[in-house]
Amino acid sequence: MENISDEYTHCWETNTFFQAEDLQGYLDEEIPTHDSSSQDGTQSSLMANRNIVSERNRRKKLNERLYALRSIVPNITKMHKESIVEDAIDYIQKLQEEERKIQAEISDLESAETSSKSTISEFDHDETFSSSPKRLTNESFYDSRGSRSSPIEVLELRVSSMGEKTVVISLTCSKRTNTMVKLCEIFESLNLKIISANIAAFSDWVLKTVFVQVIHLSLSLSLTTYSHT
Amino acid sequence: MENISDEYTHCWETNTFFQAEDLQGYLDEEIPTHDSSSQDGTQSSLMANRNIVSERNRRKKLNERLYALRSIVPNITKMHKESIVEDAIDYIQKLQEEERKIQAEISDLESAETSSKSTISEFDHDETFSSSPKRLTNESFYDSRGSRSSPIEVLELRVSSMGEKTVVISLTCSKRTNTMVKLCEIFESLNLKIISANIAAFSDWVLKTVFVQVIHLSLSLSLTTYSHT
DNA sequence: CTGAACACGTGAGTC
DNA sequence: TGACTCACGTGTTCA
Repeated sequence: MENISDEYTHCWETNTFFQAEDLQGYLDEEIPTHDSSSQDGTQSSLMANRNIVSERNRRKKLNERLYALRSIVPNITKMHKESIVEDAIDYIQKLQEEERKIQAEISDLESAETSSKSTISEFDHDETFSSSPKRLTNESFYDSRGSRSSPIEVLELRVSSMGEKTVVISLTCSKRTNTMVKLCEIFESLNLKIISANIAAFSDWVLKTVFVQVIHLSLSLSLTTYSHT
Repeated sequence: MENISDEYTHCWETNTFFQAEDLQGYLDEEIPTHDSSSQDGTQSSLMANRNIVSERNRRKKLNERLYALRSIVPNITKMHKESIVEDAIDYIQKLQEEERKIQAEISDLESAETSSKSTISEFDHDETFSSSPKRLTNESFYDSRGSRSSPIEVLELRVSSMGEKTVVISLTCSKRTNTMVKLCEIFESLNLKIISANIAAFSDWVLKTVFVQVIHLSLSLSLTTYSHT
């Protein structure tokens, strides 16, 4: 009997928890079971022992979990159980907030604003496409960093291939604040191999011409997104 | 005395916790303090009472925290304390993994081929300046939106006036991800009247030439920030 | 009736 | 000293 065999060895490694309770745990390892000389029989004390060891394991498990929780939460100040859970809560809320922000950013990029002006969504295609031009995936035409500026109003988009491995993209849009920045962001995000890019501004218009070198499949995919050439 | 005033009313709302312990809590609210007829004096029992109520509050607080933790973790299956912490751990790890993935994605987009080159801080000046060229205010050459991409490495900056109201800015820098974006941001932030801008990329370099129309004083100020022309 | 899960009171240790 | 936190053993309820 009484081989309770509680090792009591985890103890939060950074002490502050390692207190006399462990010592006590070692001492009365042989459970206060009114051992021997108990007239009420062995069964009740045996039950009590089982309950004790079970309860020990329960606590141990919970502490281990708490310890594991503590270990994955950065910047934990206090070692108190309550503070551990508290910090975990704060941390989770921080992560959730962060994720929520990202989600909002994404949905913001997708939905954008249905403002009075014609946005790129009103831009269907133009006749210069060789065949069945696709509608632009307008997510690409919004600020990828979540700035609040108005979307780009595209007047004309021309995609034509020049030789085997070169594509010329010609884009005309209205000149607004950060228009150039956003244009550059778009092309940058496409991971194209840009040979040369030219931006010209006159009166209210911005014209951008880009020579792109076709390298691998992803480019073709990106381009077909725009024109199904 | 015995106004312990433990409300015992939270009880995890979804029961499974609301058990006889609460009843017990209500019943012996008046603490088993050998009340009255205690010859060992009121002080020790008073201390014990304080300890008891303090411990009650401690447990209550911890349970509240645990409950709060449970409430912000989605998809909690079990109500057991251990499972609560366990699910919280899994959830945190999921969020961390998600964030890690996003971070990797971002840094993947930004770094691309970020060969360890020298940065703008190593750029002192160059001889093409007409007189006493100032060091670039390199704050302008970092991403104004706080992204973690590497700064722009400027190789050559040439500012020369063309006629009375026109200035030509020629800038050569190493080609990295978002270099064009950042260049555009810089020029955009300067509120210049840009007549024409040209960006060309070849091998590892990016060359940008901008024709700027001089309108008012602010432009001169902006330009003198860069070259003291 | 056995095991699991809980709150409780208690003694002990720390700051 | 007092105000903490902690682990422990116990009694209870529920599936």
